[in-house]
Amino acid sequence: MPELPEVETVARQLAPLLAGRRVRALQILDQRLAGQSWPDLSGYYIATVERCGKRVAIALTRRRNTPPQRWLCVHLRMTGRLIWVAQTRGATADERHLRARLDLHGGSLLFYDARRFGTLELCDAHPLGAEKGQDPLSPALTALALGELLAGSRQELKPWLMRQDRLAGIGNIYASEILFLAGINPQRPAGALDTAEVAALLCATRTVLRKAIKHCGTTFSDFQDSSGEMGGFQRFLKVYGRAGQPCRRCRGKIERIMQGQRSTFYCPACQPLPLKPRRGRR
DNA sequence: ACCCTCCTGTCA
DNA sequence: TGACAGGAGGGT
Repeated sequence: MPELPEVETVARQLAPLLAGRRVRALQILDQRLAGQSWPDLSGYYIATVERCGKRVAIALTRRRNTPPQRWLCVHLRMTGRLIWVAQTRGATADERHLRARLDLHGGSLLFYDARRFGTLELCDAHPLGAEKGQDPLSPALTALALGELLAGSRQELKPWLMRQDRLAGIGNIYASEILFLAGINPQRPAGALDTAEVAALLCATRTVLRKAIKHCGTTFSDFQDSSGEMGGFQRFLKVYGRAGQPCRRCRGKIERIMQGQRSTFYCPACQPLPLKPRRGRR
């Protein structure tokens, strides 16, 4: 379930629950995660919980009110979930996909992951420094800066938007939604947008992501104590998952195509290809 | 620019 | 049974 808005939601909700608590132990239950050597984290305090691209970064400090020295970084990939359970009630309901657990004083953070694509890593520096792509919500990303990132790329725009080394955080759902709002065809070459289109793309990106964050993302189960709850953005989806259904704007038919082995949803009428190939060089 | 792969689950 | 799933890294 993880794209930027979902991860942001997880981080925001976990932060007040975890901050200030002290680590009892980190238990790695899945061999796939045990690859790296895991030092003993007991005694560390949790300083903050932040989102970094699509990662949740849990900042750890040896002593309260001192800068963090280590960061436990979780990437949820397709099916990862972080679930907070207060106290250590007896047996947890579903142990089936439990891959790791961070036991704290007062509760446990459980990492579930059915497909086991998710990752856990311990960093010795703030993970923001290792993040190659820019945060789409950062004020540093101006239309000019976005234009420079796009310039020269012949990659199709929708797969380009999902490149984490350019913009960090956009995934398959929001890439389609953003392009619909911007009125830009997903198959346009990324480097061929004119300045007005770049501005529209940036505006749509911010609008969609902010609104999704406001509604706690699209579909996912709550991590308070595993009461399954849908992210509120589900009902605002304009194109994703709506192939064959009428466009909410023009009543035309939403199409589904494959780009780089991933589904793309769009409205051919609202997101037309330009008649003439654009001036865009290169 | 394409392909496959990592894994498991769900749905037509 | 096969297609597909919110991700990403590898290879050619």
